[in-house]
Parts: sequence; structure tokens; C-alpha cells
Amino acid sequence: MKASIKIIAEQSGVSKTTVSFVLNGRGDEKNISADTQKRVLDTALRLNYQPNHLARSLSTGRSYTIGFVVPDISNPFFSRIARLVEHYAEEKGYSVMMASTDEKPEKEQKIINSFHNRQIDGVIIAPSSVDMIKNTPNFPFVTFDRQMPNFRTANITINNEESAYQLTQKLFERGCNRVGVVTLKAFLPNIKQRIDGYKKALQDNKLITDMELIVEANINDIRATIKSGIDTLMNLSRPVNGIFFLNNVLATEGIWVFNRYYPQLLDKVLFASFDNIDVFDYVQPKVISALQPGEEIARNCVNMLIAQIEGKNLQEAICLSTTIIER
Amino acid sequence: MKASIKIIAEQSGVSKTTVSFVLNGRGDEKNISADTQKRVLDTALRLNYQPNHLARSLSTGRSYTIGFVVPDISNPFFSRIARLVEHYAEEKGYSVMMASTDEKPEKEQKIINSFHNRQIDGVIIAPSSVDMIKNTPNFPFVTFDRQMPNFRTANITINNEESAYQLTQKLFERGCNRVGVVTLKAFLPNIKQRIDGYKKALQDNKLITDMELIVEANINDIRATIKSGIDTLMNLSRPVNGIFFLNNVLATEGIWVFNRYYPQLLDKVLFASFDNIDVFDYVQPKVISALQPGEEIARNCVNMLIAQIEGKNLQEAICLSTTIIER
DNA sequence: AAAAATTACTAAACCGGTTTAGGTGCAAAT
DNA sequence: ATTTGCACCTAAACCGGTTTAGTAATTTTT
Repeated sequence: MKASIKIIAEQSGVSKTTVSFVLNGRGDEKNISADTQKRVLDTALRLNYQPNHLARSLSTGRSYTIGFVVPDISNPFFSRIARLVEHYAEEKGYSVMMASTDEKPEKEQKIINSFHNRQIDGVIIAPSSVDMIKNTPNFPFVTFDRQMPNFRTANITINNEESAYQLTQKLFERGCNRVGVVTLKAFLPNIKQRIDGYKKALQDNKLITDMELIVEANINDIRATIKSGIDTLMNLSRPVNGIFFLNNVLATEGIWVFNRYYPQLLDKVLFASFDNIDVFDYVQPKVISALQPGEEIARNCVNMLIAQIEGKNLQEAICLSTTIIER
Repeated sequence: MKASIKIIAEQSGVSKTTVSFVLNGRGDEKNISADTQKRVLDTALRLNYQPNHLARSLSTGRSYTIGFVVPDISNPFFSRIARLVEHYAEEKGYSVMMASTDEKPEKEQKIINSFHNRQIDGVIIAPSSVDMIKNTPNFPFVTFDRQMPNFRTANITINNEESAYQLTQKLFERGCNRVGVVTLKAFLPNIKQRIDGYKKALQDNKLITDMELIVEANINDIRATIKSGIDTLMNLSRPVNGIFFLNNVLATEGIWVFNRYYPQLLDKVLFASFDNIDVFDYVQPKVISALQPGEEIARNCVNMLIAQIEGKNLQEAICLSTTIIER
């Protein structure tokens, strides 16, 4: 017989109410005698009572589950954050449901709907759009990695422009005199900010921004588009000797392309990339990277989300700094 | 006013029962007139009705949520499977809760308890122990990546021994004459199988298994233990010129150690490793890897778990093959 | 001694669905 | 003129908890 509060009540000769109070540790507060409390607890133990979380959630309106939604959970940057979010959430008694959007707003919307219907308490998301937030009012959201323009949510980001500036600047300091950038064909504000930082670094080095130095990759056909982008950069009348990649996926593919198609130039160019990942430690070309503070990002996401869930005053936006790692 | 079945019933002048039938598409089957059905559906649409998944789950006993539990979701092998599991689960209408065990049985048990209490329908797990399975009878489990000895569950594994044999064999074919192995200090059957495959390859090359060729790393202090393991292998009276790593984490750390401490030997040794990951494409030393069939693993895990959940006859165990990738 | 407060406990409503076991009324069959 | 069958619909129990608004008995206060 699967133990329920009702069964425990019957077996210890008290009401469901009493059992509920006792099992929730509110026995003293509710003036349940020590005797009765012991009896109830013993029965619960004896029957190996396991509370039904669903039933509790239904009646309290809180599921103690949060969503973690990113473009791709297998992207090392996101899976690292996922792990940390899981950790901080667990500390606060929350479980985590995860899903990948593939950077597709429709899929994102479906996921949010599904999570919302499942009565999840709130969502941490690296958003591809803001539609699902608009379509789901009164639902706690914390966005991270991207900040949507013209739309305010609780948000954790990094100083994209400044970090991009520093990364580009480092390339120049390390001897590059012509620096290209590989960006993504996508309308995301952090991309624009990173490009702005790049441009600013060029300016400060008395270089005009040359549009042929900016090449776009397409997320849906990444290997081929990066190959052709890099070919473009290397076949300029004055080829680049430094390349700035807007994120780890682009950089990883860039490394692949260079090892395969430009092996003779591996030590002639320098890379810079957002997101520090382990492999940058031992690949060629050398990569200067901007390490995002994963722990802080995850911790803040979880804290801000739970604050929102609990209706506390919420901090609107936090901007964190990266650490530039040279190699 | 948040729409519920009750509200819809009132507003369209029928009973909750009727609404429930209609919204579940069982209107015809239950002989609800076309007229009434339309009225109910219109009301639901007008009120933007969103079903409460919790309530449904509570009454049906099915949450349409599955758990995905691995040692570390940020390990690229597991995050790749996670992504695929999510995909196949979604196809079948299931959401996925994820958690990392850190290879700790107590944590594993806590996670399983939490998932079980949350009325999750079943769990896909790369187990660190079998205790939580024994402690949670009548709960659908599918294990993958590891097969626990003396304990039968629905299970997906790969041909560990054969793959390890092939990897080691390749090292010999590619010119290595002394091959060491880096293993993990952990009691997991797949580790033993992989070591067995390695030993078998040595035998077939008329070599006796030399215990000094087998070094152990400790998962909790991986960088230091791998360093000292590799030092051991390189300082033997006859140092190795091939190293077989039991998984991608070990190999990745091994690559790091070599780039840092043995840069002069990068092209003098050859690596072999389980789990093909992208970086193996462009690092030194060269890595021969065993690519696990992620799609098949994930698809089978999901299918077998759902079959179990639905009480269908379940296939007990599936063993898949890896693909050896040379570089 | 009556009123007020405290202790110890509970009935019943509620959360939002599903499902069982019927109940009408009307047409067809006996 | 009953009985049977069917089309159409619903009351009420149920899932397993939480919570409000109480009650009865005892103790304290006035």
C-alpha cells in the first residue's frame, strides 16, 4: 500500500490536517502534542512515506522546479552554466528542467508554453526572441547571455563591448596589424555590442573599420560558412593575421578550418574568442579568450529568479566582467 | 480570470466532464454533439485556456516528464546525449529533468528520490551505483554508458571490450610498440571491459600485460593525478609511445599535460580515446577515437524507457558498436 | 462563577484536472 | 404498450496534498 497522508492519518488515528501539519514541521506552531507528533512521524517512517510533490504543487501553486532554456545544451558554454545552475538551484530546493531552442523562436515559444503549463515556477533563458516573454505575462523570467533591446527583464550579462574591445586590443598588442572578425548572421544585441567593441579597438589603433574584415557565419551551416568567411579574410589583398571570433562555437570551427586548410599558417595568426573553453589551452592557432564568470552568472540567475518567484524586490540587471586569458 | 475547465464549463453551459472530454479530443467517442463541442472549443479559445499539467498528472498518474541523470552534464559526451534525449523525448511529448551526480551514490540517491517524489515517469541514467534502483522498486529505469554487474535493468551500452581492443590495436598498427593506458580509480564495469580489451590487444601482439603500463587517475583530482600517471608512463625504463585513455575527460587532460610538460614529444606519441569529441580533430598528440553512436543511444534510451512506462514488453539490453576514427 | 484564552485537534473546501457510473429523453423494436 | 437501444450529457468521486475556519475541552483571567 503506497503511503499517503490519508493512510497515515487513519493508521495513527488523527486527521489528515494533523498529519500534514506534523510532516511539514509545523506541529509545534499548530499546537500538536508531542505525543501525537511522535505517533504520526513513526507511522510515516514505518510506511516509508514519500510526499507526492505534484499534489503539493497543485495545492500550493509552487512546483519548486525551474526551467533552463538555451539555444543548445551541448554547447560547452551553456552546459557549464547548466551544471552550475543545477547546483545553485538544488541548494535552494529547486529542480531544473532543461530544453534547447535551436535559436528558433517558435521552438522557444513551445518550450515556454510547455514549461508554463507544467506549472514551473520560472525560467532562466538565453533568449532568441522576446515574444515568448511577452506572451507569458506574470511568469518569472531571468534572461542571461543576451539582453533584448527595447525590453526589460531581470537580466545577467557581461560587458560585451568592453570585453570585445580588450580582446581585439590584445591582438594588436601581441603583434597583429590586421584583424578580422567572424560574427553570426543573427540579430542579437550582444553580437552588435561585441562588434562595437571590435570597431572601437580599431579606431583606437587609428584604423578605419574595413567592412571586408567582417565576415558572417550562419549557425545552420556553420562549418561551410566559416570556411568561406576565413577564406575571404585570408585572400584579401592584405590578409589578416588576427581573427576575433564572437563565441566559442565560431572559434572552434575556425580552429578546425585553420588546421585543415591553413596548416602552414598556424603560428602566423592569432585568434581571440569569447568564452574560455579548455581546448584553447592546447590548440593552434593560439587563442586569447574572454572567460565568462560562470559561477557568478549561474548564481545570480538562480537568485534573481527565486527572488522574483517569491515576489521579493528584484534587481533589474547585472553586468559582470570577463577575464581575458592570454596564451 | 485564469481559465480552468470549471470556468469553461460554466461559461459554455455544460459540465466539467463534457469539457474534459471535448478538450481531450474524445468528444465524438463520448457522443458529445458537434454543437456542444464547438461551443466548448470556442470558449476555451476565447479564454485562452491552458491546461494545468500538474492537475492532469495528479489524476492520471503520468507526468510525461522523464529524468536524465549523469555524472556531469557538462561533460561533452553527456551533454551531447542530453541534447538528443531531449529531442527524442520531445517527439513523444515528454519533457526532461536533468541532474548531475558527481559520481556520488548519495547524491544519485537524493536525485532519484526527488525525481520520484515529483512523480517523474522514469529515469535514464548513467549510474554510479545500483542502490537507488534497488531502493526505488517499480520505477522505470534505463541505464546507459555503464552496465552494473549482477544487476539487470533495461540497458544500452557499447561493445566496450571490442572497441578498446580496436583502439589499442590501431595504436600498434600505427607504429607504437609500447602502449600504456590511463584508467579511472572507480569500480565501474565498463572500465574493466575497456581494460580487458586493451589487455587482449597486448596479448594478440605477443606482449605480456605489464602492470606498470596501467596508471590510474582520480576523478576528484584529475589534473594532478593524470600528470603523475603520465609522468610514470614517460619515465619507465622503456617509456610508452602510445597511450590509451578510457574516456574523453582523461584524454583531454592528457592532451593538456602533454602540451604543457612534454611539448617536444607531441608528434612522437599517439593517443587513443573513447568518446569522439570535436577537438580531437586538431590537437596534438594525434588522437584515435571511438565515436559512440549518440543518436542511437539516445533514441534507444528514450524508446525503451517509454516502453517500460507504458508497460509494454521491454527489450532488456542493447549493445551498440562504436566507430573508430583515425587521424 | 462567568468570561476569555489557550490547547489540541478536525471537517471540509480547495487546487484543476480525469473518470466512473449513471440519468434523461427519444426513436426503434417487440 | 412496453422494452430496448442510443445519443447526449452530468453528478460525484478521485488523485494527494494544503489551508481555512472552526469545535470541544481545559486553563487562565477577571
